[in-house]
Parts: sequence; C-alpha cells; structure tokens
Amino acid sequence: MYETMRPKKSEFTKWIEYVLREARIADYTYPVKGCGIRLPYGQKIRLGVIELMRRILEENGVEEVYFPTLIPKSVFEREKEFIEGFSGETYRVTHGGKEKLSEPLALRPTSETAMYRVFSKRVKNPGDLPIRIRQVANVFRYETKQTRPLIRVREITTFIEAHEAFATRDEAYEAFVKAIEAYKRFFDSLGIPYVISVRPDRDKFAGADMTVAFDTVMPTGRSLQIGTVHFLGQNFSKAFNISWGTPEGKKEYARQICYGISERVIMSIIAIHGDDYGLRLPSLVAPKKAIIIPIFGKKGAYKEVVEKYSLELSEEFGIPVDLTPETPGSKYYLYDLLGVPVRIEVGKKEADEGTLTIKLRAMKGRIRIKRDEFDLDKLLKMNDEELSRQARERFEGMRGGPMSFREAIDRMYDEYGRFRGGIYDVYATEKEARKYSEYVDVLGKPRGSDENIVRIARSYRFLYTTKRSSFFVPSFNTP
RNA sequence: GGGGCCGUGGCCUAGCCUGGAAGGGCGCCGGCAUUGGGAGCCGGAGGUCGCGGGUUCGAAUCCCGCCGGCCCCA
Repeated sequence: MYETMRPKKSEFTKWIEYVLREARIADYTYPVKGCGIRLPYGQKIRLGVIELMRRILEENGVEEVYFPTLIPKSVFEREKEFIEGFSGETYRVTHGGKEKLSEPLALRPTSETAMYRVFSKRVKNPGDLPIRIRQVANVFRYETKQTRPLIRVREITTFIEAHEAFATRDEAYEAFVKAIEAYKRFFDSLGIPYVISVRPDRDKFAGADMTVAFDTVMPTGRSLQIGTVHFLGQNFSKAFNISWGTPEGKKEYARQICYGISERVIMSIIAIHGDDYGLRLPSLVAPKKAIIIPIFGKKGAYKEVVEKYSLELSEEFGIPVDLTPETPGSKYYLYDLLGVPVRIEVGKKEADEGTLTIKLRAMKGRIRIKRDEFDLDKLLKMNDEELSRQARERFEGMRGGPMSFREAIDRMYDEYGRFRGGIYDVYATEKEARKYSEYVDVLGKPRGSDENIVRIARSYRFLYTTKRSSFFVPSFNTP
C-alpha cells in the first residue's frame, strides 16, 4: 500500500493538481509565470469545447476569422476607457532583434482594437453592416493577482471571442440577447450550472455600456466568471470611426457587441463534474465516449472467446476495446480517471449470453443488457443528464435568494461553522452593494430583476477569517 | 500593495537550523506473480539539489540577487 493516494475532491487544491497531471490535461511547471503546457488529453478536451462553441456560433451566423497577435500602440490606445482598463496588464513588444521598434506593439489582451480598425475601413454605409465574426486565439494578460491553472493565466490559450457591429441599436440589442442565449445553450449542453448577472459599472468591460456575465461556483465555494457578453454601444465605433454619412448630412456610428469565453470553461467541466475517482466528462467533449473492457477469467481461461466477442462488439459499435494485459480493476481505475462516460464490461457470461454489462461513469451500479439493445447515444444522454442533475443540485445548494445580506452570510457557513460560499441574491441598494463589496464579491444584479436585488458571492477575505466576519456581519444593518 | 513558506532523478519527498561521500516512496526498465475494482515480489537504470553570484579548504545546507510555485493579510 503506498502513500501517494489519489486525493479526495474535498481537498480541492490537491485534487485538481493530481487530476491535471495524472489525466494529462495541463502542466503549469513551465518557467514563465501564468503560462502552462497543454498535454494530449487536455488538448483533446479543449478541441471538443472549441468545436461545440464553433457550431453554436456558426448556427448563429457568426463567421470565423483570424487577426494578428500584435497590435500597434496607436491602434491599441484609441479608445479611452479601454486603454485605462487594459494598459496595466498588457505586454508590450519594444524591440525587433536588436533594433528598437519605431512604434511599440501590444500583445493582444483581447482583439477589439485590432478588429475595429478594419471594421472602420470596411464600413462606408449601413449596407456594409452587419459584421459578425468570431476568432479562436491566444491572448496575453499580465495578471498581477496570483495565477492559477486554467483560471487565472497570463497566456489565455482558449480565447473564443465574437465581435458584431450593426447599423441600429435595435439590431445590436437583438444580437446581444441572442449571444446570451447562445451561451446558455453552450453551458447547458456541458451541464455547467450558472447565474447570469448584469455587472455593476465598476466591473464592466473597459469600453462597454453594459456587461452581462455568467458565473458558476467551484467546489471550494468560490464563484468563477465563465463567460461575458458586452454591449459596447458606440464607444468603440466613435473611437475607431466605424461610421457613415446619412442623407441628412449627419454622421452615424455603428452599434457593437462582443462576447467571449476562455479555458475557464475547461476548468469548470473538470471541477464541477469530477469526483473522487477523477474526471467525469460530458459526452460532447469526452475524447473517448466509451470503452470495452474484456475480462479473461482466471489464468486467462476464457481469453479466446472473450477476445473474439469483444472485438466483434468493437467492430459493430465502433468503440475501442482495451486488450492490454492490465487487470480489469486497473483498467476501471484508468478510465474512471479519464472520465470516459460509458464502460462496457464483457466476460464469459456476456459472451455466452450475447449480453453486455454497462457501467455509466455518473451512476452507481451496473446494468446487463442484450447485445441488440445497445444504444450508445441513449447511454451518453443518460450519463450527461445525470451529470447535469448532480451539478445543478450542488449548485442550488450553494445559492439562494432573494434574502437579506445577513441571511446570505449565515447560509455561507455550513453546520461546522466553516465558510462554504456560493452565490446569493440579496436585498440591497446600489449604495449598500458597494458597502458589501468590502466583505464579499458583488457580482451585480440578476438580469431583469428588481433594482434592489444584488448578487453576491464569496470573496477571498471571508474564507479564512471566521472570527472577523462573524464580528462584521451582525454589525450590518440589512434592509 | 504588505508579509510568510517552498523549489532535491519523470512525480512526491527526507536531508538544510548545527556545512564534510545525496536517502526513501511512486513511476520507469528486466524477471516472476496477477484478469469481474488497480497499486504484490526480486533485480536494475536514472540526480546541473530552480538559475546566477558570494562566504568557505569544502555549500543541497550559510549570505545576496533573480526566476518559478504556494499561502496569508490589505
């Protein structure tokens, strides 16, 4: 018995480190802070995530393009709020070889400025609109806060951004709503629970009129922003002169939106669905949907008949069979770790009866079915639904409202008096929300809610300061 | 923004305080054993002790700087 036991998910920091390494997802030991190496299995999952988002955006009529990583200073700094928001965390290239560049270049932290300069050239009249494009790229942000694998990185490698420009506000708003709906579908199909909030002004995207964000909750109880949709209005179109002359001789500017996700989605999938045995992947992003495990019996007594049967099944269903000489137990262990949704066990019994033993990763227990009853899509759907259900249940247990701030804080502690976190809707005015922001993360208002509902989540400082917070909380005069 | 801890074969780590031939576990390789929930036995290979500088007869160990990781406070 050795000591390097697989950590339980309740020890989340250790668990995630173990899973990222053992399932070959990512390695953050590279000697540049906040930059990670993506390993083969992580890359396969990532490509699944990208493919899913591509399909959803494509259905919405948003086409894929690619813009350069480097942006000239003069272009990068054209929009006032944007540059105020991003200058502190932008990498700059000042030299080419030994020569100092005549104009420094920014390593894109996001692509608005690179793209909108081109929008400007392309738009001469309203007929040139709409422009609706997307890009999958890596972007760089010089994070000053502590970096964390897949959550807070300096090279964001799975940035999927969309940018749209329209002639009228109504069209832009319609697209804005459609983008939110697209993200709902995206997260729903991965079984990731979320809340949608309108961010307070101080937490808007730099240069946006309004930011709507999707937040989920990590097993630690901390909220995680996993997607944002921005209504840019005319801020960028004015800065970049995306405009045309009207018949009345006036100048009209385009209305824009942009929205994006990052590898935080991958972290959410791992962190939210994973269990003590490892990953549990939704079928849409699982590199292996199913695996056949043959069981050869003592001394390989039934090796021949079982191998023949499992190969037949493999051929018939298009599912790989693991014929390596490992014991069945060690194979279960491996495919559990990798989060393969469907496991098919076949031994002598199954071969004799023409049956299969099915084990779904998200469910306890096995079922025996007849060979001709096998329906992979149905099983994947069952597993996905169970994953979603469990995730939703845990999520709902960590949120609530509307309630008073005091009640929300009480609920953030579990029965052991430890801080548990979550996302809560509380009664508060804007002014009070600012006051709360001293103690919790104020996410903003639920979309379409009453003015006096504010959404809060666990902040860093609450986590380990039980005594202080219990001191602070009763002192609040909650409405 | 402030404070603390850490970096030793692929991975986890002992050794550091009190300087004097680098130790263990996992993994890997070879052999044996093992097939309805893994991690058993025997043997073997593998190390710029994060990087750079300093102190010293001698540095993983002490000092300085840098890089990287983790934690806490504001």
